[in-house]
Amino acid sequence: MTTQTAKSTKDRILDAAEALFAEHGYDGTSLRGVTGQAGVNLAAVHYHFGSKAALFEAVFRRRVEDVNAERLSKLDELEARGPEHPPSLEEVLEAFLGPVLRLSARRDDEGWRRFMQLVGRCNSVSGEHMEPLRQVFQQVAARFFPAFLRAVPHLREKDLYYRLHFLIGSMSTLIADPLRIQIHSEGLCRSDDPDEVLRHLVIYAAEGFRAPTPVR
Amino acid sequence: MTTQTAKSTKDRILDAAEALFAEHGYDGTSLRGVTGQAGVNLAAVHYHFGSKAALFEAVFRRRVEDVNAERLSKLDELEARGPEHPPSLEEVLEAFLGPVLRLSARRDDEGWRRFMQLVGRCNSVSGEHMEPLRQVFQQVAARFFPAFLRAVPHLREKDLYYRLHFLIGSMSTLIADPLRIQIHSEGLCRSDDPDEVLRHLVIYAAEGFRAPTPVR
DNA sequence: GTCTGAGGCAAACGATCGTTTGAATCGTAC
DNA sequence: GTACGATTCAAACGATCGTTTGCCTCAGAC
Repeated sequence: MTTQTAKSTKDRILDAAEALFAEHGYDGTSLRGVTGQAGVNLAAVHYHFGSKAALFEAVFRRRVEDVNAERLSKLDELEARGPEHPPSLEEVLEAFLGPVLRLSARRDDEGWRRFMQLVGRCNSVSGEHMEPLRQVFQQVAARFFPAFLRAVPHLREKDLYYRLHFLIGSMSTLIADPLRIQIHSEGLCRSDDPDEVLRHLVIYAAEGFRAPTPVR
Repeated sequence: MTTQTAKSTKDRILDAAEALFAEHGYDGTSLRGVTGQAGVNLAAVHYHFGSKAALFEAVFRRRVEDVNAERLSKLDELEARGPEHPPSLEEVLEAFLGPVLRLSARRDDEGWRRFMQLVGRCNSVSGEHMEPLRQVFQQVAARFFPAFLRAVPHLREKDLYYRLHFLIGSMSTLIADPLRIQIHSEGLCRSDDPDEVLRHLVIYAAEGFRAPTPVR
């Protein structure tokens, strides 16, 4: 029910593939299912993309740059304030998590929610088709690493690696299955309100990051 | 290279299925691959289990009771000390996370590591075959909920639901791909040392749980 | 008009999937 | 030895998979 009903064949395939890959995974999705939902011919996917694997790659290439550019842009803004105004831990967390959580809960664009669901799925699975996606997100995390380190200078690098990994795990499961927290909390937690989820996660992670370094 | 080379056909199928389901997922695993790795005939899986879905269920039924019984047993121990000695937050976290993390890194039993990898994968994916597994782990989390609530009495139920969900996300990604943190940290974090991972996660989560409740 | 190339189409390719069949093989009780 | 239930086996079933083929349509160049 989008305003544009005259999408190109390529985009219709991408939309359908995005939804089905996110819901059923790579192996659980058939090209006949994709082309059936897209309303196009089966051979069109090979004509426009070449193969199923290439289609999968095209699905995530379409959006991955946008979300990570937004995260890095927010980080750049924080660092551009100069060394006399170092960003707070909460600000770095906001830049790291905010774009991801907000895009995964956009009510006006179901495509982004599905894409983020796909990202969360790939982040949790060691599948072979998903390595390039994981690498891109890992590079963003690596860019954030020194900013986090400056915001919590009492941590050793090793401690920060652990805690950043814990944080990524929380973020991944949030976007991989946004409805789950709402179901488990019997509706107390509203997963369709990204700002509330973000507020809770930032407070939780900030105190976690500020925890003392393990002694032993 | 196990000491027992004389395993039954049923167990050989379960071992091979556990490894392949954990690595490639349900749809990415073929029964021919399972029986090939197990060294048994293809029809044996239908003779002993009935179907591929039933085999998948048998794989996780074999171990799921053990790990969750251990977690609940630890919780019972803590609560048996009586209301005058309430368990600390760190103790509840230890009971909740310890058995899972330790089993997922056992050096003497690769089967447990693979099983935990499968659990982590299912915990992150909304696949249809994995609902019973997720429900079992969710019931355990529900049992832990009041213990957590007593350990951090300043939290509203809603806050605890959020933070418990964040914690489960961290735990799931840890066991779904144990090697990832070691790779990303360039070897600084040793994922084959469950006690160290547990120590870091308990400290991180404890401070996160103790964070104040969001104001707005 | 004719030619051209991009794109859409039905149909089929060989491979692999989960599942089923029916006979061969085994140990064991009689 | 014989009968019998339990297990294993090779072979095939129909369905579905990703991929390819060849032909059709059609808008723009000349």
